[in-house]
Amino acid sequence: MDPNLVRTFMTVARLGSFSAAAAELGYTQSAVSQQIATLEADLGTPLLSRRPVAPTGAGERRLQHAGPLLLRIRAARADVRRVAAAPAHRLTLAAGPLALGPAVAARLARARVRLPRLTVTVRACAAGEAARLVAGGEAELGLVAGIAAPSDPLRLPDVGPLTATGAEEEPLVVALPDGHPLAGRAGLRLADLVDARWLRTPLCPLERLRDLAGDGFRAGLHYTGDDLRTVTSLVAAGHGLTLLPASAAPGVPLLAPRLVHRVELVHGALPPGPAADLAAALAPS
Amino acid sequence: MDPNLVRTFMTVARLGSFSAAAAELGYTQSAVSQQIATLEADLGTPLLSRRPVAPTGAGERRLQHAGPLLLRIRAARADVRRVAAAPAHRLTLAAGPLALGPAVAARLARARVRLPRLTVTVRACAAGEAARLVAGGEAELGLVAGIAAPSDPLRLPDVGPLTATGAEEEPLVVALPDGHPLAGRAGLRLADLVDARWLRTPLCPLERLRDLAGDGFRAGLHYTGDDLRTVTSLVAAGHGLTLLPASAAPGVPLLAPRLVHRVELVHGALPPGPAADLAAALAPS
DNA sequence: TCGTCTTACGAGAAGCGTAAGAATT
DNA sequence: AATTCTTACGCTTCTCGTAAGACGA
Repeated sequence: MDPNLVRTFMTVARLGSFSAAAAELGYTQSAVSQQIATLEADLGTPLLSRRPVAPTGAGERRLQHAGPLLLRIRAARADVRRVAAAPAHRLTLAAGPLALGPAVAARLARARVRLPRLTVTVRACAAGEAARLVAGGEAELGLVAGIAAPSDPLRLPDVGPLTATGAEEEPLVVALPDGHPLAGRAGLRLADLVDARWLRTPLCPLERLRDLAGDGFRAGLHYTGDDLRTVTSLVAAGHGLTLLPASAAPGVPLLAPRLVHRVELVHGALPPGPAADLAAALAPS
Repeated sequence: MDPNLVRTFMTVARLGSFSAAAAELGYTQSAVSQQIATLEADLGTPLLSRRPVAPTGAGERRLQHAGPLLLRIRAARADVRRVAAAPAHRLTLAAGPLALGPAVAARLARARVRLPRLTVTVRACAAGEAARLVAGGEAELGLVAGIAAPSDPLRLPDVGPLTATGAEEEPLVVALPDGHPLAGRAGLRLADLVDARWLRTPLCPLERLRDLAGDGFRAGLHYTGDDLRTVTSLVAAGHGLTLLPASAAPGVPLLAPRLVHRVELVHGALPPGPAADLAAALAPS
């Protein structure tokens, strides 16, 4: 239905209050009440329980759909506007944590020499957000990093027709605490480390490890940020192991190369122009 | 924006005419003209060229988004209604071609004995449509078949939060023409057959083969249907090779088991009831 | 000149805000 | 009694249909 109603519903569910949602969205409480009533009438089932305001079962389910749905709508708008827009001389490159490695950085430098009139802004973003920023039109290009089998594509969130090209692959290393018995070894295998405790961090998601290398990988400390220094300190202090791209952690045992750190460049429709030139330079295919 | 405008745009683009679209949708030409104008004003760019009526570049791009977008909207509606609906005693099982093999059929039979009050309709559908039917609410359960590496999940079209469970895996065989030199062999490898001509049919998509086993696999005759008898006849007459699940083509050389025929059961939210019971019986996890 | 899309204008419907009412704490 | 959601009602805005206009073939 009307995306505005969905947005209102999300806001009410998030704030747990009709009046607060109305204030945030610039409506009156009455309008919000009517909008929710419209949604519920359309679906033929209540989405929110009142007093206290909380989503019902059906409402929970509707909420799960809401985010991806609104994103797709924004993505469609952004994508079309991009096709129609004149070639711009400023562009934003969204980069997730660990996504901008030495190879890409070097290519970016060379490309900027070749394209002197192009102003590039690199925008840091959380893990998994780069693709969403590109889809939503807030960035022209995005760099997404992840762990994958060599030359396998990453699993990107589905946000519409984005093009993804491999931009960089480098070996993974296992960050180990100081004095760990395996620290001296040249090549480690994941199989030797399934029973260890692993840091939970967006930089090296445990679920991804389990997907790629089987169960195990017990969870250690949970760190929700993406600061590399913090991660290496936590590992050194023994809070858990983690995988890092080799260039980010020199002098650490390499992981036997069944898995690599892979970076992909994602973008939507790119009309010929500086943006397309930069994309070609960053991810030579 | 408004899904109705998108639907109108799709219709106009498909029919190449404002008046024809108006007739089909029950609007006047004027209304269609205004709706298209609204869409174009919203995006700030023309979507259709007039005389003749055909999509512009931006319009083409918008069309690519339109189908998935409307599907997701329908999926959200259907999913929520399913959660809220009372447990039903009739349900539809959508089955793509080659999806309902002997193991699933046997489980279905046993389940129907255990659930005598449940009326099941098996609805045949084109390859790749089963997931869409389930997402759109036209079927409660869906069976999707495809070629995959053993115990690897299939790649399903993204249509929202569907649950997929492996239901059956069986060996693949290579269907060869009569008197083919390799027909006597017990086990074949795909690598031996990359240079052969392969039937293009939805039952065994060439792109999927190339994805899984490298380039090659030259295209032979294109058959757009999914009739098994037709396929075997075409193969026998030498129009090209194809892969089939072993149970569908007895007495044919087995493919060395790097790839299997895999069937998955997909469904949306299933409140406790007969539908959930049947799902559990069809895909024991 | 005919067919087709666009624009102008009036009627109806839909949505929002104000304000009063109901329900829960 | 106070807070919060719902409902009633008037007003504005939007959308559709009719009808006239513009543009090509």
